[in-house]
Amino acid sequence: MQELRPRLTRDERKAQTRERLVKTAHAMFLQRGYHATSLEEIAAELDLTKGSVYANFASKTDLFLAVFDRRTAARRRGYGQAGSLPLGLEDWARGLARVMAGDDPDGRWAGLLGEVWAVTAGDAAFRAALLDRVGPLHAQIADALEQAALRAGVVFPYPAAEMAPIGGAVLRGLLLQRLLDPQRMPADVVEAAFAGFIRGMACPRPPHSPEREDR
Amino acid sequence: MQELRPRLTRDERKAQTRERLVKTAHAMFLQRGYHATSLEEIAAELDLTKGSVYANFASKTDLFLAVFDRRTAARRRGYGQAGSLPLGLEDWARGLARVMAGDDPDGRWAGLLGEVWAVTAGDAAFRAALLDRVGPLHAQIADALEQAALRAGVVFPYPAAEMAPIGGAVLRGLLLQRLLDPQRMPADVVEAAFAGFIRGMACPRPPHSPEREDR
DNA sequence: TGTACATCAGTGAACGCGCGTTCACTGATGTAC
DNA sequence: TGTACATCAGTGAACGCGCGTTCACTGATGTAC
Repeated sequence: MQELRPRLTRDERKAQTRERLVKTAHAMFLQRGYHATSLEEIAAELDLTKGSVYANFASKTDLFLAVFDRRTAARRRGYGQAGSLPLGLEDWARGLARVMAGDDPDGRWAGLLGEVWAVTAGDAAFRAALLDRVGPLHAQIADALEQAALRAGVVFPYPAAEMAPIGGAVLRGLLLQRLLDPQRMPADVVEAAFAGFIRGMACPRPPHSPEREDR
Repeated sequence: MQELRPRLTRDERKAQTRERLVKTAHAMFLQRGYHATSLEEIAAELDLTKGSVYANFASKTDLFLAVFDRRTAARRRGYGQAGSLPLGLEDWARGLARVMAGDDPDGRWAGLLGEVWAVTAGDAAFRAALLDRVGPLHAQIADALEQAALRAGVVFPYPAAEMAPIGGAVLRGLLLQRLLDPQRMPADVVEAAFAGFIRGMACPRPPHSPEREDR
């Protein structure tokens, strides 16, 4: 029985601890909620003490932001792929919804976001930090939506940059419903509803209008 | 200076206290969230002690259910009116969305629901109680939707009883977005998005299909 | 290569705090006669 | 109408608990020479 772990520098070890804390926190927040999961339980899961959390994060909200970042980084690839496929509007919308529904199979992430948002109301710095992180996601969806609209020859009543948060809100609502009533909101219903929303918002591009409005 | 309050029986007084507790809890939950509002603060707002809460409610979750009931009772009238107006599908959807958006101007109620749902995860009795209360609301929306669809001569891919929770989820997501980003989700956007969803889900009734499916 | 010192990730105990819930009690209200 | 007793809405203090955060400390790792 020798050392099982490879020799790591102190920095590498710290980074590894941080990464494991974020991963564990992600899983436990999803399972039990933000408030119901204590830092001590997260650390104990890794045979650490909660003090180690404070060697890596400034606070519990800071840890959550790291969880959000980790998740966002993983999702962005999927959204990028699903969003940029050269599909018709209907298939594009269904594909995006399928990816998002697959990433939140029981609505726990949507619920967690809602809880964190409610629990940290009044923490202006946190709100700002969260909005900063949501922005790029929306921008990516807006891009993909714009391309899909061009391909399909339709326009939307709002610019893509405004449609993205609206569509995100629709999807989030659908996913949140899974938390309440998992059986009645399977992935294909989420897809159908989101595709319906996109379909309903799309109008045929008027023949006289250019592909892009000159500003 | 005589007695300002009219003479009430003990039962009337208790009912009045209960009513005031529910009303105050409703307001404070909306302003500061469920978890962040303590029973002591609610009672103090009425110059009572938190013990009085326990003379009227079994627990904090029980108080929340009373808040939910109070709100639901008030809303049901509005939904009933908005839902039963003999309008075209588009105007009907916009009307319903307008009423719901007006009832939750900043998304706080949607956020509160999400928070409570997350915080009470694992409390099976509470989940069941909440679902029991949501059911009739959905049934009412389902009714109204069915009538509107008949008037408009369209059908939906899901029966009205399934469409109602889906539509509710879409609306809830839109309202929740107001909590994050109030400026960008004014009532008319909520209306337009919900109407778009309804429009997109509706299909012209096939000529050979009867008004109602025989079962 | 070896030694003396510096760094710092993680420890573990304490701090400070607020909460939901319980319970013996009180005094105004209600009831029985 | 008056009296003696019962009820119970609301009191106020205590209970039990868990949490996020802080901090002096440790010992393995890293660095300078």
